[in-house]
Amino acid sequence: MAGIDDVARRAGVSTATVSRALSGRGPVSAATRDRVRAAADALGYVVSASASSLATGRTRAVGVVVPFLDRWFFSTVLAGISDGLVRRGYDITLYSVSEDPAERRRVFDDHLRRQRIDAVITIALELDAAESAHLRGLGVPIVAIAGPNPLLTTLTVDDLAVGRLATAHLLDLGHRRIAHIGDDGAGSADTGSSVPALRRHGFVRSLADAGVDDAWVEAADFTIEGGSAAATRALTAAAPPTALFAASDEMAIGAILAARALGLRVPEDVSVIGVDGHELGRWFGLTTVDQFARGQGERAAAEVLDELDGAEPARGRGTLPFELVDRGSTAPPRA
Amino acid sequence: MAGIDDVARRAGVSTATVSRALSGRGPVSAATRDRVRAAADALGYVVSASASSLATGRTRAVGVVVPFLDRWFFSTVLAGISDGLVRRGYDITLYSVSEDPAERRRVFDDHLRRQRIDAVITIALELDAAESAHLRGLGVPIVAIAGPNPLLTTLTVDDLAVGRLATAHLLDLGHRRIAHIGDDGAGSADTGSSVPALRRHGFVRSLADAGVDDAWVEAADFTIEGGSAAATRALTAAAPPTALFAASDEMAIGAILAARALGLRVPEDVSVIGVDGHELGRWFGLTTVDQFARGQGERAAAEVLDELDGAEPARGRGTLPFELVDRGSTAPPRA
DNA sequence: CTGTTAGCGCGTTCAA
DNA sequence: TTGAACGCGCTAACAG
Repeated sequence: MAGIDDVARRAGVSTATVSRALSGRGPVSAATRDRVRAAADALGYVVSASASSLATGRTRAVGVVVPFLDRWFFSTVLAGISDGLVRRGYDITLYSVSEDPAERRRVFDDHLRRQRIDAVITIALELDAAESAHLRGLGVPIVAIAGPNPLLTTLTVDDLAVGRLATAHLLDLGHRRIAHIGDDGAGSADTGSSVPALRRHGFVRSLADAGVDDAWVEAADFTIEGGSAAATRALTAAAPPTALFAASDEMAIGAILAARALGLRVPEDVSVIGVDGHELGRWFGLTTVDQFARGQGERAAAEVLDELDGAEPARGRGTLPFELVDRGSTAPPRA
Repeated sequence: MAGIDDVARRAGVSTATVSRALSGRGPVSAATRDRVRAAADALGYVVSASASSLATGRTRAVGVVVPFLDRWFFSTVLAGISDGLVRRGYDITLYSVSEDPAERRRVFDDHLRRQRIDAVITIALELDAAESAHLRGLGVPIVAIAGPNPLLTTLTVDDLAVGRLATAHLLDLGHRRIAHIGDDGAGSADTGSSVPALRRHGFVRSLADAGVDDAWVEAADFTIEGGSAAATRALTAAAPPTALFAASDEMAIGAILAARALGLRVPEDVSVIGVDGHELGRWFGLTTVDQFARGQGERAAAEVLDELDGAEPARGRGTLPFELVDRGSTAPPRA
């Protein structure tokens, strides 16, 4: 593989000039710049990432940390991030962290600290204090998507408001017996500020505001299967709810499938609303609160690039849009 | 950030010994190794990736090249790769390439050549000769999943056999008017050996073997929407098929939804079979040829790690398992 | 088993 | 505007 001195020799200049010509930093006459570029092209020369990083301290790579790769929301946000970063010549280094504490520690203590990345984006990651500290300790820009974290610059939708919006939609239709499918607050590490918890809080408060005391919550794990099971439990109860608010579209779809399996029609017999804007929702006529996942990724990429360009980190929390999309899975309760 | 000499000073040894102790290469007494490790832990020292790479030529990172991030098959395979690689301490650098030639060239000519990765895994990528050459030119192990490519070591299911298996299943049930939803061979760059083309060939040949001449193909783009549209076209034709073989589960699900929308029951009025093993298939009772996507990723990771450990590249093509999973969306045609 | 030394390939001073 | 020379942080070869 051709090195910088091959290019220098071929162009009849010094390596310093090659470096300046190709990076654009420092003065180079147009003529020599062209000659250098031609030589580089002819030789197929590409700057070595490690040598360049070692010399400059910059890597032209951004680390993206995700808890899941194979769930719709995460892969969609990731696609948005990728779009935004690739255009600017950045590579993405992917860190998938599970719940396993040992593996998590490996990622936060080792992998992320190898000085391989110029910035970090996390997606819906619930970090403990030590992990947040480790991230900050990296000394690079950090953007946390969908993880309201007092210790980090975050970019997040107002999930409390999302919970309120979905609940208000059902209340406005006249529903009073509503079950929420999602996080039930029983999780051990729940700080109350996780995305699932906030959606639930929005639900509970909206009900309270409307004078409904009974806030029914069925725990589920954000999969179709979990949503289906939770909905089945609710709908087969003695006094079943007239509406279901699922904290994700995947669970909402599970709920619709469960309702169908029980011989119930949606929305005639039971209304269902979700959150996400999952592409599949369209096929189920699912009413949802869209949070524009791909846009979140693009936005995070833009924010990170800004900070790498020297912009000040957005103070506190960037706020992300959301919107009710009514596709027909909700209707007034039956008389 | 602590450097290697900080550790050396604290442990009372030379930097070379620190390097040896932490990397495990070269002889170090147990006692000093422990002292060095303790010092490194105390200082929170982690080897700088760029410095280490520059010195060794190894990066401990694997590049993964994908055409899509937000489609089930790709994110699932990616999850499998990640699992396999993270366990062994490798990072993943993600390269998402679109159809756009300029962007593709940037990825193949620049990004991949920055000497940032020790190996490459591609997922269902159709590469032209120049791109294949560029990959080979990297001089690193390459494993191509699901892209039968004569120029590369590939790991792929026998998609011709997959097409045959699905078609045979329908033929065995007694179907004779079968439409294939997928690639119609009209694509410009189709070499005839792409995954979609092979599945279609399997379909066509199976029919021919059974003495059925009319091989009906409806083009679709591997999305639910595309599958739905193609199925609608087929099922509203003058003499509609009694069975549909979709080249992916997403299209098969679209076909089921389209059939329902037309008031047709599956499988009573029309049988549907897909390919993939998409998790959603279960909820639609979709009969499919499962290809164990996550396992493909794990297998590719293992193969790459083997080659990095010095094993010979698997000659020719590694073969991946597939299996018919009957969930009830196929049945004999109506009398 | 351990220390010394010379690069790995590039970016960036500082002089010219 | 250009070139020479040093150093980024670590590893590998060689001595001891």
